[in-house]
Amino acid sequence: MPIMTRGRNPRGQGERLRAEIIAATLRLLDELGDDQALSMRAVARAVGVAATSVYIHFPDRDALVLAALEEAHRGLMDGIDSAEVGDPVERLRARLLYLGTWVEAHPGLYKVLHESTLNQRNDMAFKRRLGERTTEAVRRCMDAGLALVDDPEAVALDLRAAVHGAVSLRVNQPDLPWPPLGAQIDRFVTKLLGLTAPGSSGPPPRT
Amino acid sequence: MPIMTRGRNPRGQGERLRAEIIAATLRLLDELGDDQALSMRAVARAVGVAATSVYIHFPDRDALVLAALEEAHRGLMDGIDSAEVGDPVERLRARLLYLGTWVEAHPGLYKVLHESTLNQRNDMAFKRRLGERTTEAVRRCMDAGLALVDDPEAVALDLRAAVHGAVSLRVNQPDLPWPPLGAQIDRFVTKLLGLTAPGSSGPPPRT
DNA sequence: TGTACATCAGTGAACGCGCGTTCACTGATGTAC
DNA sequence: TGTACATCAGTGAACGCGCGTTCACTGATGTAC
Repeated sequence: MPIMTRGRNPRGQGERLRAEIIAATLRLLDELGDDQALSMRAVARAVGVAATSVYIHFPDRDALVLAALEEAHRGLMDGIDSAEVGDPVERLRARLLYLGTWVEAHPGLYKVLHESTLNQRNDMAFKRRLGERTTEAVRRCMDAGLALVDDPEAVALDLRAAVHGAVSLRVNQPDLPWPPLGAQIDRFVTKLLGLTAPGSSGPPPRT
Repeated sequence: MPIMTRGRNPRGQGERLRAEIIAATLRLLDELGDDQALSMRAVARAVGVAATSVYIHFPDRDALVLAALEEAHRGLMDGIDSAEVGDPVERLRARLLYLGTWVEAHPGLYKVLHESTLNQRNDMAFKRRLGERTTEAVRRCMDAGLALVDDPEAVALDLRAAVHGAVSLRVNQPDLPWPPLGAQIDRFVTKLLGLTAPGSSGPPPRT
């Protein structure tokens, strides 16, 4: 089907192809769940373009994958940030729940982002920001007296690890009968933060 | 160097090659951290044998990888089971700490075991047993009155998820400055189990 | 005791494939004069 | 207004590679008679 849609872009609009390539790369990475399995030729085929055309915009495969992942991560971060509503605890919970929803929608991308061997070869500095935001969110809970006062970095790391683990198990063995992720995240927030006044900021009723 | 050591096995000892192939596969998988990156030819090269000889013992690549992973997992389970000492909480903690130690020693294998796309293609039923053992360990803590009584399956899943997450973060971004895993596991045990009498079964002094 | 034969452990050459990347190129469109 | 030229967006053929797997085979060792 891409065969029909593609024609040469008008002069000055060469960057459009770049965007199409990134979009196709994200689609393929999400299907594959593994950066090593992605081929330049498959991306070109998906876009409906000669394999060589990909090299106009990206010097090699790693550069393409990194650019795509950076874009995906930006989308995820924007979503998480805009999901924050309510008091500090509710906002923290909303962050984590949004992450869970995103991963359910893009399991393969999550794998590539956090579990591919590309992490060993490249440092993906852009991911750092997300962890910092979580730490700030935890700190606000403590400052507001809603959570036990403790080292915010350690607590945030515990939360991140726990949620990452919960999500990773589900993504990697999708056929096992997992209990609902939302309830598990609620338990993590309650227990790992040490919520004070558990009634006031308890989990909202779940559908 | 394998060139020197290899000669044809004596009659009746053909299974020795099988064991060497599994051992080489585990070595390579641990280096690669990705089952898709393992090639039959690389395994044969590592053993010092013709590529075709691998097919005498394993029908195809997936069968080889699965056999190797099953062996690795058995080793891990045996180690975890024999690490249990002390009261129920100490025993549970010992299980989780042993897992952490094992992963530090075999990060690539852990990735292949829990994060490779082979999990989507094959179900690796042998892994189930380890989760059941953890649930039993949690149940014993509750029965002994050392932990808040709750659904042992949910609490065990929370613990498994949290520890898996903590370990996974470290394995996937080994160059980031992570705080000690042992202390984090202690926090998970304390908070997620809801330890009663936190003094009695608290973490032992850490080196 | 000698020998034909079966079995075992393993080999070498070859198949067709998809890959990353390089190279010289094409043809449409805008621009300087 | 016409035209030579530069630029832009993209192409097609080719390179050498490592791969999974199949095939017909070799040569040492044990065994039946």
